[in-house]
Amino acid sequence: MARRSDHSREEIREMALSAAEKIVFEQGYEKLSARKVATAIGYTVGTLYLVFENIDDLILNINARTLDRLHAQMTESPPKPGKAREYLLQLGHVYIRYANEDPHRWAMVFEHRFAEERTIPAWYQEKIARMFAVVEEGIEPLAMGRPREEITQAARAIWGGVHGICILALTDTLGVAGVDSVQELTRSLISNYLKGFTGN
Amino acid sequence: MARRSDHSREEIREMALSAAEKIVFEQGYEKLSARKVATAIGYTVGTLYLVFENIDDLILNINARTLDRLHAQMTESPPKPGKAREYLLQLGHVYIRYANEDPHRWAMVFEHRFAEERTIPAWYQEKIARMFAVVEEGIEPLAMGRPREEITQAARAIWGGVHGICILALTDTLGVAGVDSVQELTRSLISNYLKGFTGN
DNA sequence: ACCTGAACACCGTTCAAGT
DNA sequence: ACCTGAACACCGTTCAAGT
Repeated sequence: MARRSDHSREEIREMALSAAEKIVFEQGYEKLSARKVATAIGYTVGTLYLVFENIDDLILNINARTLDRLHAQMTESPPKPGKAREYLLQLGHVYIRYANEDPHRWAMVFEHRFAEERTIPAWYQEKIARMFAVVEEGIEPLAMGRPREEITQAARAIWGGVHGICILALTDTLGVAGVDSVQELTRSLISNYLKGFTGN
Repeated sequence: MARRSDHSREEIREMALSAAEKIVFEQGYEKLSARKVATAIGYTVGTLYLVFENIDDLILNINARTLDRLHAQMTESPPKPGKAREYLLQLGHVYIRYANEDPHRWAMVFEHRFAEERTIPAWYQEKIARMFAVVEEGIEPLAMGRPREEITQAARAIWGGVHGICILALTDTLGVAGVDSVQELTRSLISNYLKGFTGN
């Protein structure tokens, strides 16, 4: 059993987050529990409540890291002038790939319902907004002078669409064989939408 | 306490399902529990396991009813010749409206993860397939002679897309104000996709 | 000061025992 | 035959008590 001052509060937080991430990554988020995390880091449950408000708080912090990882992958290769269409297809591809490689943590971001009392902190919402921003910037070159709100709407429609395909695929609702056909579906969604949006 | 032969097995099943549906409808599915359902119908938990295999089995049966209700609403007004585009927009509208009026039961269908051991029965998968079929039939008139698989893919892309917008909206991820803007987003997704798909 | 460990109010699931 | 009720192995959360 770890004893006092073995680790700082920050260290315990970090250890708990990593242990929790590992459990979710490997076993899915319904397998996550405060007791399991505590055991994994050699402390008792009580200690967890010293560094996290509650389980939702722990989950929120795991989700934040997942969003960071996803965002990093989406911004890995920057848009090239004159290749806006390819860039958006690439974004969709990266999104699907991430969901496929890390399905449990990805699912936790979008499926965990936080207790209704809980207000999602601004810094967290910012992480979501940042992802829309990436898509929005990707669309901009194709929107030539159209009002901001039309661009925003297009970004939302596209991201929502890709997200939905992703979910239906991961829950086997689409009756789709493998990742490849999901990638194809996403291509179909994005390129047809863009054809409609840009009008050709 | 209800005693033997007060109700047939079928009656208990029906009572349990209704009580469970009520709990989910009103309080959300994280509030559902075997003990609550049992208490609501005047039996003990043990009895529930006489008529359902386990909680997943109960949930699957609630979900089946939700899918029936959704399907009924989607097929309420049949497609009119020459109005294929309007029909598809209408389908999207009905889908969003349903999710908005019955968010908890709708969410349970798409968010509950059944235990991995559990194989989803064919009659249930059929209920999902039936919904794709509706969308597919809606697209057909616009696809004039294109191969079946392209129509199937378009149906999946559209349904996935509408579904994704719906989820992001209900989880407040889209930062969308109300139902109206969700309906607008859906319109945007469907009509732009169709413009691209039909090529004009 | 830091952490434990036991308590409380819940879960899903099983099954011997009662009527 | 039908249903109960208690048990088992879990939860999240709190907090007096120990070191």
